[in-house]
Amino acid sequence: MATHISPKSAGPATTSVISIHELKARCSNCSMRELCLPHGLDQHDLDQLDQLIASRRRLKKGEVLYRPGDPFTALHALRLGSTMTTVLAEDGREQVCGYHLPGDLLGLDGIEAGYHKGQSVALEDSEICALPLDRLEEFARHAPALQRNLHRFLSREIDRDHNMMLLLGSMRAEERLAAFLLNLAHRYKQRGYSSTEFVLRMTREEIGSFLGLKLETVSRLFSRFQQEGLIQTQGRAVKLLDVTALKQLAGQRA
Amino acid sequence: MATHISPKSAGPATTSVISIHELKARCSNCSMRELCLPHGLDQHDLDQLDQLIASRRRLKKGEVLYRPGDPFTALHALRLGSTMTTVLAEDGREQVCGYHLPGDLLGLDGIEAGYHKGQSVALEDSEICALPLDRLEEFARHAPALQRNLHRFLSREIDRDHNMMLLLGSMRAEERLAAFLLNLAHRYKQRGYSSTEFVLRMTREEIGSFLGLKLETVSRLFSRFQQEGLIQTQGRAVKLLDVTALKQLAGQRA
DNA sequence: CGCGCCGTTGATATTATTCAAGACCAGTGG
DNA sequence: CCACTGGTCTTGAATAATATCAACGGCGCG
Repeated sequence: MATHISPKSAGPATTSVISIHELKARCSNCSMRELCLPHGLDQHDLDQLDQLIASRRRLKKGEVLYRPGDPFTALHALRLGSTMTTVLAEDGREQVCGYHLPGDLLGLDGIEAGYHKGQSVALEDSEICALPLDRLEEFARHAPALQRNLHRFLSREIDRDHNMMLLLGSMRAEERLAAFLLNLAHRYKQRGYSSTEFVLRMTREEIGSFLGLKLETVSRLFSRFQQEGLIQTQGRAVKLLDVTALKQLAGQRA
Repeated sequence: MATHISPKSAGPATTSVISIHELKARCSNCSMRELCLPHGLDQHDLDQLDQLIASRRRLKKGEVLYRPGDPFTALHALRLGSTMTTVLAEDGREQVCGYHLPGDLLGLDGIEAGYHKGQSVALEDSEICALPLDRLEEFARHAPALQRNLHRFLSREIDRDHNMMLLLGSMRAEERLAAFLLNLAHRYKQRGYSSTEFVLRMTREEIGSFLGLKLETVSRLFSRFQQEGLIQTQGRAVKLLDVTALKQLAGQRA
């Protein structure tokens, strides 16, 4: 594999002119940069990082990024849209174990086995950058800051999962839903969107699977929260009305 | 910090004689080597790895390796014994999120924040090697095999956590306990111990917290499994009598 | 316009928790 | 050596939480 950018633009272009498509494609220019690459990378690092992106994919709603058994070769950086990650039990049971927004890194669980055990599906039209692990590691050997960032990413996922275990293992249904909504609020805020108004990209059933509940329970809770004035919903559109009360429910300090 | 082995043995020793204590301390000689360092490290790598171990600690049963808020500086390799890792919610709720055996790496969730969010406690007298992350990363920059292994470790923890989310989110109490017992069986087997007879180091309450159940439920399930001839128990000593049935219960192919 | 998925709501069933009492067991001190 | 004590474990009965079954309404897409 060459370490250069492979020329992908179809139309004619001089070396001094970068097409809009290419411009959009660069990490150094990506709006999610602050999330993807939190700290310590200088311009030179960023330029190099641009070069290791192997492909940029667009996924339509419902398309699968990877499925169980697919060989693992790269991490995937979600640039735009949202995806849902699931694990499957041998008996076919399915558990949603991640709801990803732009800036998230997907597929981290595939490194160990060399193939994917779970599945990742686009919940809306999405854009994803593939970062081949080999190249990423090679680069990390020369850029301590990126090496640390990679480790931070992996560690963050572990931390996130432990919090999900806490949620699934010791919270009641209403507490789970409150925590779920607050988590989304937090992440939308990080990304510069409204933290109190957003549109869920999952069905009630998917939310239920994520939270270890049945879809009817989720639906009932949405209704109850609305009745109690905590939120306002219209289908998948949610508006948080009483964040303090939600935090109290979720066991978080108000 | 020097990169040399700091002389720790108290008694007199010539440079050509290595005390038993020091000998035991080496990764290259550790019985858990195959688990800690699965693949691709040559002798030179191993020698170097020995040198980055900062300390070796013995923990008595009940002693805490790290607590929430402790600064994160190193990963910890469990050499001997067993530990339990927990996360704490803001409101004080506690969730056991790991039950570790020799060869496991602890504290992976601390990299991101730079401090530990959870807590790790020895369940019996244990021995632990501290691997400072800075040094580990520096070493990884020169040893691709170790770099990959480190990533594999982090990825394995993510994979493990996703399986726990599956267990907590979509299995019934009896299925959870069956899966728990089978998981232990598998790991004891990997380590060269009996896969059908072992001693649990956790109380019923701790097992319950791990599995998202109450201690009474766990106790009742042990009784029922015994009555049904699936296992035989005597306090914390467990003998698996019908692994096939347990697998069926846990939703695994027999 | 109609079909299929999605969401809501009610009635009922099931599962696990809670509350309570007592047995067991190991370690300690008289 | 034995009684005492605190923690752990077991078991039963009542209760609460969530799942299941069922019916229907609505929305979006073809």
